[in-house]
Amino acid sequence: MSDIRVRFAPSPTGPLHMGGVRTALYNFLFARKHGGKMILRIEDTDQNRFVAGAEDYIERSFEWCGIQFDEGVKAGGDFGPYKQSERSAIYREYIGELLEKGHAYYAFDTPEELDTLRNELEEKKETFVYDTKSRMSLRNSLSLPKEETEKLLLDGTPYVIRFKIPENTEVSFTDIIRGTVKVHSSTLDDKVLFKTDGLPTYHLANIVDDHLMQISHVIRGEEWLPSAPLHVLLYEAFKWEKPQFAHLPVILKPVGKGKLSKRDGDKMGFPVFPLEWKDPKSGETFAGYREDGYLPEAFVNMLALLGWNPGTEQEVFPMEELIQAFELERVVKSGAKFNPDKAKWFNQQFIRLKSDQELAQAFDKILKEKSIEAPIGHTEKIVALVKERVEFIQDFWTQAHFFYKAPEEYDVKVVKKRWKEDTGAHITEMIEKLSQVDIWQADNIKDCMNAFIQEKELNMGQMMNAIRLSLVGSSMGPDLALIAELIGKDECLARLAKAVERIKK
RNA sequence: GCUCCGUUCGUCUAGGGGUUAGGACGCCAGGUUUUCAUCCUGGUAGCAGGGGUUCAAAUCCCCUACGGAGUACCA
Repeated sequence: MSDIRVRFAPSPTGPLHMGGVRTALYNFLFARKHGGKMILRIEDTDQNRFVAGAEDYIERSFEWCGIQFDEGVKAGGDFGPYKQSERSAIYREYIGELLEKGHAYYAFDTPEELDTLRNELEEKKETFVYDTKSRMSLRNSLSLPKEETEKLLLDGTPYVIRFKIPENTEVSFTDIIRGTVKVHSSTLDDKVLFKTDGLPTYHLANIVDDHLMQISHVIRGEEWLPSAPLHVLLYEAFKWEKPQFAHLPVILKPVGKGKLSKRDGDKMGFPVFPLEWKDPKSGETFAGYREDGYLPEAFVNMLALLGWNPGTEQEVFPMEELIQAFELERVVKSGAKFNPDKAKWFNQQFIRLKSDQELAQAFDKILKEKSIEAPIGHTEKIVALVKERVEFIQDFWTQAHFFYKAPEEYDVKVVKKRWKEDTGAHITEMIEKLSQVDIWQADNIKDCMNAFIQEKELNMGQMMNAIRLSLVGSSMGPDLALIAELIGKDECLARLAKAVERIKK
């Protein structure tokens, strides 16, 4: 293979959703694995759909995911500009070439005219297609006398330029994921290549740029599969070597029908976007994986395995291993229903892989938001104790809040089950014993408690849970003696006393 | 409607002529634990249907059904 060059080419019409991130990820993995280049090209040829902030959002999302670009608007490179709106002159030149060679033609039909035609045929349950069969009855440079076309052009009549689909040919190409795809040219229509506004449509801009930027592999979503034959024909019309194609399967909704869409997340309680997105027009906010407490590595890993597998039983892959293992040939053909539960599981896996230092840093941010200042070393110890019970970063609070704040309420169910008539009295005695522990350290605390329970011939579970209730407020959390050690002697005794006072039978 | 693509446990998937059809998530049960969670062990559940080809089909071919994508002067 010659030089591998791939590209991800979003249009800045809104936030990038996880399907787009996956497409970019597969491009990235493929490029990195083969020592190729990854290019970010902004396809902003539709001025009407431009959304402020979208481009920036895209860049920030990739930064968070750890997907880097070798060339692009920000990264620079020798094949720029990387924004299509800055390449108009280039497209004009190439559409001229197509016109000259007779592969494209001017069409003067107005959008209104075409709409009328579409509606008329729809009533007859037929579909209007601008193609080899209908084009001679429409108003274009193929059907009109030469002089009339020239006059219309001279008069400045608005026009579009359409591709002239060749008649009666078999178009076929090889897709790395799907194998040979064949389509007959008679089923293709004369797509608009150049719009009235003087800008190209996706089809033209895409082919010209991929050629000029020397893209070797076009890895994109399945939604492009139906227009791939047109693209192949375009390459042939230009007599350019075409890249290799790989069309990725779509990501489907977890339940119900259809592909995953913007609003599914809020409806079903999971994010669809990498980062939180606030729509500048409606003011609506869409949840992001980052804000929901996902680690980028987990998000990326989950996405990678949604439609691809390494053929081994390994599931947890840091980015480097993903790069090593990735193969386009092992991408599955069918659409994958997204499973939010599995996403959580991946997050849990990566949280365990993180060091206590890193986790403590992340947790410290949450603590600060709650106006809690704690020495980071202390937080590290706490994080180490509870990290195996945590799925998301914010779970650290639900799992460890009692290290920072005394319980304000006691779980009624636990009170009922574990706090008997004589419990208060026993706890009071226990406070006395514990106050005699000199070196406030888990082992000593545990010995003290055990000795007391044995001496009094009390029920172990009953007593321990009553103490836990006093310190934590419910029946959860790690080893009791460790909790006692970390909250400190005074606080521990105070909480026990407070419980005796507040829980009355 | 038309064109293209697809279909293995509920979900993500392995397997591509001879397999007890494997793994993971979820769910259930048991064990560990002073509690909860983790963890460990086990269980649950699948080749869309029908025709071929073959000694033999989840695997190859055809049809049907179902699902998905596309069908814009959007990408």
